[in-house]
Amino acid sequence: MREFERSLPMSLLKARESVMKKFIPHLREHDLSPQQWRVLRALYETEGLEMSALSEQCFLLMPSLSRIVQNLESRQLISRRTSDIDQRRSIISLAKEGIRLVKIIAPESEARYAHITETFGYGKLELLYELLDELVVKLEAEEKN
Amino acid sequence: MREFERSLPMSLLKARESVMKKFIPHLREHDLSPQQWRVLRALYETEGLEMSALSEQCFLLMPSLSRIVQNLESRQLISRRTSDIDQRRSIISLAKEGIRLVKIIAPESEARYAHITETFGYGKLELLYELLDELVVKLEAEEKN
DNA sequence: CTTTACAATTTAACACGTTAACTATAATCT
DNA sequence: AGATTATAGTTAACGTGTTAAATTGTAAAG
Repeated sequence: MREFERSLPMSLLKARESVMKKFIPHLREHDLSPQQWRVLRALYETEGLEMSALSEQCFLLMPSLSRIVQNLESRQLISRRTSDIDQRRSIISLAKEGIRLVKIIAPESEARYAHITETFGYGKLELLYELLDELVVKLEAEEKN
Repeated sequence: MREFERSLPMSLLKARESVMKKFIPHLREHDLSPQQWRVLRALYETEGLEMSALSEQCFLLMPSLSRIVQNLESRQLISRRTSDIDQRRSIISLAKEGIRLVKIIAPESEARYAHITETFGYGKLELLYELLDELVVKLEAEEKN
């Protein structure tokens, strides 16, 4: 049997955790989880997103997103309103305080990302992205399983 | 600001999910989560592991492992006994039913892994492993942050 | 115009990830 | 030996991942 360490999901997980460790402490200082940060960041890029769109942008399943939005709303970082044309839809926006927070966190976050790029090497990082993308594409192309 | 998609943790997560999708359905048929499967697999390789050792092997934090072991024990897939020399330590082993399960699942699991290797290409897979390892090593080497 | 089907979102239920606090046992120190 | 400290493991509390079911609003069919 293939050795235990030779596990692709495991390697991907470990790599992800290594990278996240560089970001999480900084986010935690502002009481944000990586997922909450993703939501704020997505809303900063595109103001006024519906739940479904936000879910896709952030790569979060609806139930997770639903909870996250409730949390962020209760902290007044975002606000929501019901769509005029379809009352099922809610439209999420950054609140003033949310904008403020993104502006504070984003630069530091960018700096850390730049630092990782430098540490690992730009070329290698590009290569890694390409390989990961290709892996996804090839596996997904097989959805006939 | 860097575009949203250009996120290393996100890319790693997506890749991981793509890969896992190939394994999870099969595991679910046997009511096993990927983590539970990791534990069974580790115990199949090395009979009689302490919680700490198992935790390291499976890359699971102790609280998670603690719950998983309780679950698997209640399902009679594993058994535990207290160490003779140190009563704090428990030693986990595969129970008969657990061994049976591993023998059923492992071959199918291996086949799926082989299939992924073929789909993605052996060389690329090796390269990916190397890059991921190197990323971890380089980031970890910086634990001075 | 009502019954039915569908769509957007939430809730429920369970497992895991994570940090911190806690329990029990072992090792160390004076 | 007796107090202190360290170690193995569990429990608690909270957020997220995931599947299924429930809720509510909209659209479609009869």
